[in-house]
Amino acid sequence: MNIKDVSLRSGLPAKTIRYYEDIGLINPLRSANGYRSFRESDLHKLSFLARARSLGFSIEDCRRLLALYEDRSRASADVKALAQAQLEDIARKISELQAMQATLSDLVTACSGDARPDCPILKGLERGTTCCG
Amino acid sequence: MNIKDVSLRSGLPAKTIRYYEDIGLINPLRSANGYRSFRESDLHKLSFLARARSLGFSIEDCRRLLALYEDRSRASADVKALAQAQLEDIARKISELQAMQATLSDLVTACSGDARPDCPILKGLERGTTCCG
DNA sequence: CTTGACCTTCCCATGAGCGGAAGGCCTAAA
DNA sequence: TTTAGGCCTTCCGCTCATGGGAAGGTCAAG
Repeated sequence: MNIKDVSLRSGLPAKTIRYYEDIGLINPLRSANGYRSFRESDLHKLSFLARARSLGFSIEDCRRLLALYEDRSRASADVKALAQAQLEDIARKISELQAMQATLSDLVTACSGDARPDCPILKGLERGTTCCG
Repeated sequence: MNIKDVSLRSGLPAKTIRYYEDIGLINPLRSANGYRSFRESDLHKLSFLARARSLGFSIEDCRRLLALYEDRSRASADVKALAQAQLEDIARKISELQAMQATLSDLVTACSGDARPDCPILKGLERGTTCCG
């Protein structure tokens, strides 16, 4: 398979696939003409990567997950630990965003949103307090 | 005021303050020795920026907000529109994260997390489907 | 033989800064 | 007076995960 094929089948842009090779996540063969020649196993890895990235795992997380994916004797607990850390990360991000949402939503509600210059949003932004403490 | 003072009072690192000058968000005076000399109005703007950034506004959003902040005749509706766009952005990010959370949480629940190699998380990641469609 | 779709590498850009080097300035203490 | 140290300046490179585009090689079809 050439890069366009794996791009279409994995859903990852060709640029991204080349980048993943650069940083050592995959290691496709090369044809005589210098083109990358992807095996089914490369495609599997790329699909795996696309999915893990879409779930918010960082590239370094993905590197670890791939290592576990390839290690047929690893304990499922190892994988679970990574996934749980990722879940905690997601939960933390959600609460941060919810705190922003609450603050900003209060400001928007307080603003009449008409043609007059008086604006509680700017007044609220003027105050030195932050949403996170 | 020198940069350290405004840094302490605004809560922004000195590096960030210099960066904000670079990109034209603030425009402090200079002393004879070349040091930046901040007025109270600069400090106000920096505090405003710190607060807006902590609420997730991008630098370009902040540029627009600052322009509105400085324009004493602007309509509050202009500010409200920006803030509402930001709220929508936050809401979108929250739902994306919640979708990730749901998918990953299912996978984690399905995984025994013991010493055996069988792992539903990796199997779930292997599948080509993504969390967002 | 040419066209057009591929492929390659290389370099530059993003956002929003951080880290550090090299060097100037200022104040206080020895 | 010198020295120490703390502050300030600019400049350069780094981050992360790509994206854009140039310059050039390859391949299949018409």
